Amino acid sequence: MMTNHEQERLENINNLMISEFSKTLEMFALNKTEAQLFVTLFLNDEPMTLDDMKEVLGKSKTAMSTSIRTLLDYNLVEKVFIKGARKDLYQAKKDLYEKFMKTYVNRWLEALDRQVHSLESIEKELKKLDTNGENISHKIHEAIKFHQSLEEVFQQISKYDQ
Amino acid sequence: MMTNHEQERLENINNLMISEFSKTLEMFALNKTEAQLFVTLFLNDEPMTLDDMKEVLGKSKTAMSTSIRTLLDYNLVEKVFIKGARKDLYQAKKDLYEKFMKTYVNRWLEALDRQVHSLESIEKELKKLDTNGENISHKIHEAIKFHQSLEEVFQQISKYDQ
DNA sequence: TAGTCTGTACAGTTTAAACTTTACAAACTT
DNA sequence: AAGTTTGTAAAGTTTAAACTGTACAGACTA
Repeated sequence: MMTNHEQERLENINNLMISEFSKTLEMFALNKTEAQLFVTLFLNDEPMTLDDMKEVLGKSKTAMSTSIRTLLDYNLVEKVFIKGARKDLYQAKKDLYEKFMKTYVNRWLEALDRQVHSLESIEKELKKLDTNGENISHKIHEAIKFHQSLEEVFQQISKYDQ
Repeated sequence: MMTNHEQERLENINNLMISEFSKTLEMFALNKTEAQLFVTLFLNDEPMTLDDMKEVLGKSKTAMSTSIRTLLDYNLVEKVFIKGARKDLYQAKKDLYEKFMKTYVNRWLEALDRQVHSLESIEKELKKLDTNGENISHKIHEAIKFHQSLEEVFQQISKYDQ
């Protein structure tokens, strides 16, 4: 059995973990609550309900609901089905690192792809002008090359990673 | 000579570039103004003063001043010295891609390093408790491993990149 | 030395993001 | 069918970030 004191210190460590680990996740385009929520689920062995989470983080149920859906969307968290359970249950996906990198890299690659298309259509727009747009044209090219280099690195990561 | 109409369309393209390209830079922990400012300098062949930038972006001089200092800090922009010039002049650094990656990767690596230290000190704290903290200890280990894997990938990038 | 100009510190304001409360639809229970 | 319970939508509030205007120190000018 644990003393109250020990219990308290253990809870304290848990909170420390949440605040520290979530800092890293925030660097990956997760917002504060999403990051904290993910760490909470990561630290908890049992799947948790929205009310459990709300309890741990001291925020509203709605906040839990919207954040958990983002995490589901990113494929970092999964819904667990347990027969007879009224409330929805969630847990962090296993293979923390792989899941995380995949999510992150994919989001990047998608975004970069969109941006290259935008830049190319700006380039096209520019060519319609008979004005001598040499200079800006060259800049657009450089920007496109920049994006393509980034895409390469991220593709490299996703290769290296599996 | 350019007609007013052409002039206008060219300016329009410039603005499009600023808003599109800056979206990418915002994904790298630059905020909106910093990103727009960098693109503005990137598109401009001549070095620019704070007043020039203020003109292009339609924001206050103070906003320009603080953002440019962040960009200097990140080593994405440099001050240009021209004899006799009263106002400070800035331009985007060349080698867009290299400079950018270096800045970004370094910031990541530093942050990750800090985080690993934090986690290790949490681990130490936990060991002081004679409570059976097996479970949480295992989680902390996993989190540290996660961070180390991230560090590896980023080190990989910085190798691949030069 | 008095006057002008430039960059930035600081206080105050605006804008956007995050969060909460209330309300309700859908699913379930009795 | 009436009554609960759960998750989420929507409106309204709070909090934090971004921005502006004012003021001023330091550098330059005449």
